[in-house]
Amino acid sequence: MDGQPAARVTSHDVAAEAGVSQATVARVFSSPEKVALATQEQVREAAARLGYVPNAIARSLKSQRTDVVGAVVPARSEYWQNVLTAFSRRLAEQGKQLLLFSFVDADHVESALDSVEQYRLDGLVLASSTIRLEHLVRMQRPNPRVVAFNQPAASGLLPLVTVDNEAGARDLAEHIVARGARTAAFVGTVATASTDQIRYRGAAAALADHQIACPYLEAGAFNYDAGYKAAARILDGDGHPDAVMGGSDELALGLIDGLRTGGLDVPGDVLVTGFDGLPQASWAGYDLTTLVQPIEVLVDETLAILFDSAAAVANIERIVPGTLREGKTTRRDRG
Amino acid sequence: MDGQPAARVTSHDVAAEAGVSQATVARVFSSPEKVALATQEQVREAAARLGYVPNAIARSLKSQRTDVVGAVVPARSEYWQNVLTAFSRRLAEQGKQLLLFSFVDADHVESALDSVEQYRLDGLVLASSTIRLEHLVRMQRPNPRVVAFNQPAASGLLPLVTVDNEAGARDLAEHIVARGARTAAFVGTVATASTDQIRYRGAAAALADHQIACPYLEAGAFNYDAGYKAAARILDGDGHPDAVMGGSDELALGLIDGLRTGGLDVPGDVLVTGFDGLPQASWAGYDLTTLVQPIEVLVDETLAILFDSAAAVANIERIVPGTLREGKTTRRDRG
DNA sequence: TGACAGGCTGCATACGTAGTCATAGAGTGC
DNA sequence: GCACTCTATGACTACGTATGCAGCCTGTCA
Repeated sequence: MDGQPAARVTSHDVAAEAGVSQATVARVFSSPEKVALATQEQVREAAARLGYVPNAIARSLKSQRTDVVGAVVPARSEYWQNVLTAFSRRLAEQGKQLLLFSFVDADHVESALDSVEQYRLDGLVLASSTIRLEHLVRMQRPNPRVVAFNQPAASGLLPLVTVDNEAGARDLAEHIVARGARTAAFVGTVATASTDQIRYRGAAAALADHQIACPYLEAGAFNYDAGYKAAARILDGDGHPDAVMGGSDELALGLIDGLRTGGLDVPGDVLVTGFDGLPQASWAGYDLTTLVQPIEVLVDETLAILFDSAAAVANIERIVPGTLREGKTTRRDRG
Repeated sequence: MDGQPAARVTSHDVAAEAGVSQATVARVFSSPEKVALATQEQVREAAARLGYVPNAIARSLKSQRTDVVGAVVPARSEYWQNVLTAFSRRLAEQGKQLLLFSFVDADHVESALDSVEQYRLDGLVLASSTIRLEHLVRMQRPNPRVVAFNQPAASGLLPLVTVDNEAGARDLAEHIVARGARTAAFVGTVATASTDQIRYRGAAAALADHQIACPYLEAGAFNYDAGYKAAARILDGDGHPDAVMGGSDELALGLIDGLRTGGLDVPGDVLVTGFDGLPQASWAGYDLTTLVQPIEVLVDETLAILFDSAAAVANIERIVPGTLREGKTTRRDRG
């Protein structure tokens, strides 16, 4: 009736209340099929009366599993926030929890990895294209499993799940060529990011097939502002390319606004593409042509690698194709 | 040299290796001032040799604290994702972790609360304006502490940290009046959300001071799409208001695009305001006038209530003022 | 040299649960 | 009616750490 008891109620207390042993109480909550129905009811009633809640800490210590998955993700990124949400939802459906390690710079990764080990997590999702190789190597271990998410650099070092960055970039490049681009530029986020390198490689290769050169311009960060500023550099040069490919959606949105602020019309003067398929890319003010990552699929694949003991973990690589979404940033209505 | 040992290394193993007792090893890692320097070094070397990592699960079981804080937040919301990032960062600085409970609908909240109890978290941040009162009541307990974040409905039930929604809305309303609005409308997110109600109340009151009526229109959701669709309803009526106040930034951005798609100029024909101060609101394509929430301050206040034992928890309410940020959605350059 | 203080360390135990093993009882077949 | 199987339950212990208590050793002072 009134508030919580001062001390935490344990399975022993419930056992005493129900007139059974602690072991039986434990079984009711972890493997009820082993307990007679009548006894179960008795125990559950006693538990309800005392307000008993099983202690996950003690369970974890005994069972050697925490039902918690860690995720190491960069702090300020639209894309990762979407990924995180997807992970959290799926895990909740399986009765598992998500422990978040958000980091600002690479140094934080180090301490996050320490915590991961201390907390004996059931698995870890390593999500960031800028984690250094030495960190990746350190994470090589069979237990708990570590999966690299959208981080091609981990190839061969860790099990890896990623969208097909190269094919996606190629598709986007072919698309702008089909839309009439004869000159182009690729504005990357951070040159050391492995996703960036692969996307550029795919785009440049496809454009080369059409004898179109594709200079690389580094924005220096992953966010909108970096794109906005990079646009100014494009406008500085004499003449501008027919098309600008952004290394990510967030960057591309900044590019669009930067180019428009500079007096260019998108898509009238310049075509723009992104990469990721963020919700914002679909906003009417932008309607960006982009490569949509199948986040749900990527997340499911990742969790499958983490938990399906069947999966031979060795050097799994799941490369999932994305989908080109055509928006009006590459639609020239002049024909 | 080679991989990890098959079995987990424990403090007992380290003790054997270093030729001391397990107790001494434990002390080296939890209260080193009680151990002679020479012994410490010896133990640390042994630990390093074996690759020992303290087990946080066992420590939590013994010490009755987990150093983990839970956060219950809605899954798909730009605003909450920003808040989450801020929490994660601050906690990491204090050596604590964030356990994420992302929920889609109110039913998920129920199960999240169960998990919170099981995991014996050190604290819980309850962040969502749509958590039902019955859930809030259930969370009333001194230990672990639960703090309601930006959820005015919790007033009197739980310690509460929130931006001053009413004053903020009033400021925005005064602002649009100063910019010449003579008619207005408030487009709310979800009518049952307590933040929504208070923001509307503040706006309506301020407008009433100027003999301006302020009809309430419910968008039905918190996101961009809801705002985009609500714009159509505004356009349907004969004539449109001078100004539209959005219940949140995300909604307001949808409103802007919806209004523009409908042929209106923002701010030429309609002024638009938001609420929250999202990064996207500052994007050049929108440059939305909004009320910026001091997220860092709110987060710090929340953690202070959670952890400063000094704080008398009873019915704390921290109502922090926001800052009006004037963008070009309320700037009429025609004077 | 003896008494005593103080700093280190080891012993033993508790945290709350899960799972192993043993046992009691009920049911089955001959 | 006996041997057997099978189910339900209890006693006990381990998971890995933190900590109170006691004991040891060294150093100091009279």
